[in-house]
Amino acid sequence: MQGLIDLMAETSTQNPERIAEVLADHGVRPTSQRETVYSSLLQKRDHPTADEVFARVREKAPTISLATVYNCLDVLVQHNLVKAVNFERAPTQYCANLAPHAHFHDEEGRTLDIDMPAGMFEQLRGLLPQNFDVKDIEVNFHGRAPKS
Amino acid sequence: MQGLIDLMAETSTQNPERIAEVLADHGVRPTSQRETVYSSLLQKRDHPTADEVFARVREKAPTISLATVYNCLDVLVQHNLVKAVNFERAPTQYCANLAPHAHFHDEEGRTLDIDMPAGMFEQLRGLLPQNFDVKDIEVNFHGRAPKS
DNA sequence: GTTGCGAATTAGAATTATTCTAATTGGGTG
DNA sequence: CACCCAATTAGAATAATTCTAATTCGCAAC
Repeated sequence: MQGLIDLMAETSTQNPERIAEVLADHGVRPTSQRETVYSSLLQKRDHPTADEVFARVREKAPTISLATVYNCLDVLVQHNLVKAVNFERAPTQYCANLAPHAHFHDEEGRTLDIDMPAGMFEQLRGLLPQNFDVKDIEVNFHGRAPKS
Repeated sequence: MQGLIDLMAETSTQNPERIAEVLADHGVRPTSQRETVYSSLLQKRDHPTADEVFARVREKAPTISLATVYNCLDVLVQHNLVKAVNFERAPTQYCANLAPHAHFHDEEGRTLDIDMPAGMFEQLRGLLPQNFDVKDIEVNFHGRAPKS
């Protein structure tokens, strides 16, 4: 069921009226700013920073403030609709890809999603004693990706 | 050979006169500040932040500046004597453990080293196409560790 | 329909880790 | 001993993020 909802979330890019629904289903009160921010993340899947999201949503919502963008992103992350990705000391990037995956950070600044087979996370989990409560596993590659 | 040097680096906590040697072997000009900073990291393996290192080394070197601590840490990281560990937006932590390993970030702020079998990094590497040039793989667990 | 309420939004100030700048010091070499 | 370059220093600057306090919004009760 949750899987279905997530799938909807990821495929509802072209269904603006569904976005409010998805937010509500995840316990997020759907305000117009939250819808705009979430919709922007769904439409361009390139791991934007808060500033970049701010620039993008301004076109649709010219009065939105940067603080609100931060607030909306935090709420979305808190409710597992969006993932926050941190790399070194660079600004946090945001990602609407809900499937478990790793990130590759190119030396030129690009960030790519890397699919992870489900078993890999379990193997990693297996490195820890059973009495550890693991909430999240993060895998980051760093290097140089082929030019195209 | 490199492995032997690393082992020396890790076991020379009690051999202050060896620290300069280890730095030099890694291409780092051994200044007294660098020796103090590196020695501090070797002695207390608890992933301190730059500020914490600053506080610790002040006892031995009361005139050292925070900028120098940052400089020394950067040099040590650049020359692979120390690893910089970033987690979420928290201040960078530093780690003199040279063996490949992952990190567990406790919700109370503790950071633990987690041993990784060599094969695990290779498996992770295998998720990427061959034409990716991988410089580093970072694995971070987040959750709650047993109280003691 | 108006009023009231709590949550959300806003603008701008504040915070904080880190980096930068410019001046000083220091250690090794000629 | 003098020189030179790298390292160090103090403090200012930067930049991402968070905080604050005031305003606005949307809905529910009346």
